[in-house]
Amino acid sequence: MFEPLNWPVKCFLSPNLSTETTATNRRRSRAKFTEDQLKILVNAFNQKPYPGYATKKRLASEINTEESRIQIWFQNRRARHRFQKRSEPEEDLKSSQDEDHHEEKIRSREDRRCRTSYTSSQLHTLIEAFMKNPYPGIDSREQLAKEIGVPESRVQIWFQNRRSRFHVQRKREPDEALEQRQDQGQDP
DNA sequence: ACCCTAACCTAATCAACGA
DNA sequence: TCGTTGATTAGGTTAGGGT
Repeated sequence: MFEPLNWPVKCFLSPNLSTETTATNRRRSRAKFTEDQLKILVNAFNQKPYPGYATKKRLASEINTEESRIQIWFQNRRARHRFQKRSEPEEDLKSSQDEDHHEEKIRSREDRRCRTSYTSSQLHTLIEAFMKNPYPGIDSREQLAKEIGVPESRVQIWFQNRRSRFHVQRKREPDEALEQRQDQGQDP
């Protein structure tokens, strides 16, 4: 529904995107959790649907996967859960249930992953990659991550934030200065 | 063909950090 | 203290793998 391809400037005017780009835009391969892994995840979810970073790390090592997979799994699981609730909201449970969720949410707020700070050279690399392709696939992200020495999941988040803020910025500025060459002091 | 769900997306918001 | 920006969320879409 959303249009990943109406970016400004020359992002896609770049000539050599064709069959090869599809390869680099590939998604990461789907994880297939075993029953045992799933049992652990579901159990953890029932206890705390909003786990903190420490919990996610612990689960990750417990079922031998990456923390980012745990994060995605919980996101998807919560979404499914909410959807089901909307289907049949009529049950005996009442208002107190909502407050419980709020509390849980607040509690998990306590430990989040500590903010990673990028050096200017790391940012330079990221920005340059962004201008070439704002939607890098798993291969590009991993290569980039290796290059600047940061986990791939952080690269993915960086691109998400960057794209999102690009959209906001464009909304604020109607259509004037569509050639604006993107702040960020870049040197020749 | 269809279903389930991991992967991925945007938009809004929380919050750490530096000027 | 305030703007910038990384991290997390809700909620929706895309696509891989099984039936």
